[in-house]
Amino acid sequence: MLATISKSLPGLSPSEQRVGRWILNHPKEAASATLARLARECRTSEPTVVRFCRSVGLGGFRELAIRLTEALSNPASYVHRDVSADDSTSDAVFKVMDASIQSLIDMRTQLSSMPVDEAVGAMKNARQIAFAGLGASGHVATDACHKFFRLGIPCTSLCDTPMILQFAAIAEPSDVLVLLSHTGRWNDFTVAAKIARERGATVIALTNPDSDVAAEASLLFPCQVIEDTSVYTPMSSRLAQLALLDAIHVALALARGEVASDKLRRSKDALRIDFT
Amino acid sequence: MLATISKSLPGLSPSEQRVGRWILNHPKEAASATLARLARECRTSEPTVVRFCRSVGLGGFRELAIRLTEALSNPASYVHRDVSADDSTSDAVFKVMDASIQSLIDMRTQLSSMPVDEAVGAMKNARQIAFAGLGASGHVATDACHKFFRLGIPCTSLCDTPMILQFAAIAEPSDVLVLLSHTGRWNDFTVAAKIARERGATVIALTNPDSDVAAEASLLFPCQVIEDTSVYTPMSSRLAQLALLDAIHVALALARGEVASDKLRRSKDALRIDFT
DNA sequence: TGCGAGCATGTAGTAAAATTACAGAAAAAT
DNA sequence: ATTTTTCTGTAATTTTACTACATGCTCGCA
Repeated sequence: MLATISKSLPGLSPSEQRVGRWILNHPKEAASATLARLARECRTSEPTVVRFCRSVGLGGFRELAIRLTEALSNPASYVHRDVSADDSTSDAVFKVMDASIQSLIDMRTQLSSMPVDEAVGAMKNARQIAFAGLGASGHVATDACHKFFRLGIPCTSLCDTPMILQFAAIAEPSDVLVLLSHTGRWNDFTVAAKIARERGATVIALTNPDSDVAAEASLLFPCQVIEDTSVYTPMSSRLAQLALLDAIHVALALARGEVASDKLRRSKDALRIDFT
Repeated sequence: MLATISKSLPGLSPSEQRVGRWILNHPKEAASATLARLARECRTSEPTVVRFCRSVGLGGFRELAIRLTEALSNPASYVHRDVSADDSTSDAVFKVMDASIQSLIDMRTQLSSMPVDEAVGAMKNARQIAFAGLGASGHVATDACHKFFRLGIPCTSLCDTPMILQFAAIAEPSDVLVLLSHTGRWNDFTVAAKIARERGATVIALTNPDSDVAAEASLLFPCQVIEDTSVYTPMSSRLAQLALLDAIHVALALARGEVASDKLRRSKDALRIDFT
């Protein structure tokens, strides 16, 4: 949140910049201050403060307070430490685990600003859902496909470029295309997103928010990429994507209500038979 | 904070208990709700909600909101809470995420008692490594296979019973068979483990420690299974397995030294070419 | 059974806080 | 220089948190 503020600071009007700077300098106070108090501190008026909130993508002053306390009470315990060649096995193992945990925690803090409801809405009545991913993301796509089809919605996974482009080319308005990519740098994804959207389908992207793919999507779930400074760095972001899809899956199951939970139960029972 | 509420719950009046329970069940919503909203949800009046706040030692409703958001972004509260059918989307999504995070944290605490060094030792000079898994674990197996082969060790993934049994039947002493199963209840896995071990291969199991499969393995990585009380419970343990394999992968890369890190770098560079 | 003390709960009112509508002022463009 | 656009503040409106008070309920005791 604080990062968001400082990033959008240059594009704001002078008075709003004053508000932003004061918040960055006194985050703790700002979190529990009232609108009037904040306006007074920044030598501006109350509406300007509210406008500032809107400018940084929030609904209002109320939401700012919530986001600030969130940001301030967020621990940084499992911080990322690079694995180096002279690490002992156990050190390395813990570092990797910590990186994985941290990437999930990061995703969790961003969760409230993600379009979960919109995605569920689109998927709920979808004619079919296609999960597309290349390389490591291909596994995520396949995994998601196997998970979502149990809700009774037709699903496919697309794990190579031709398949993805072909799907986009024949997509229909009630289709949903979920694009999975860590970097968002595959050009074909951007093309596919564009085509699918032009045909009226909903394109959901789980990817790097600064990428071209992200710009072309109907709904964006920003997945930050940890810069891989060393070859030992594992793909923690892949875990975060899986977890996010788990979460969306459950949300979708809830939205579909009885029908979905019944189908889930049946598919669980189907396995149980062999468990002897 | 949530703990404080549930602790002081029994000593409260009926209406205040309703308030407390609703907050415990919908913490995320409660954190951003207004006084009126909360009163309506609990079918009580606004003053009762305020009285509840005072009863649990808070100054007022405003403070409750702050404390709740604090509590929600604090790692102590990643405890598993079941998703129920009347959860709002955002509550459910957070619950799922928390479950995932918690399962990784649990795995991290057990990490030091796991035979990582032994597993790395066996894999380091393996003629080949086979990853076996059925259903959801099949994806984990495929994923692991794609990750480990980049170290220069021949790898396969076995995703159906006949394949697994056949592999066990022709295994050689320097082969490593990694068995992935959540429950450990598949009978064929136990048989395959037994056969492979008899032929001198190393059998590594990532599974429920109480299962038959675990008993037959050469090396056991205990993965606790969260009892799935509801159909909405996602497979968080799968995430933990993936993270664990990530960790082992990095440990193995370190153990193989220059050779492995060179191969990792080359395989990363191979992808980068297409990124234009 | 009847009566009142003490507690639980809700109604109505109030003060403060957040948000909106609108208008004046400053800056930019023509 | 004038128009247009953008920025900013005043004032009104709505919403929100909180308080005072009244009602009703339960339980003990006569």
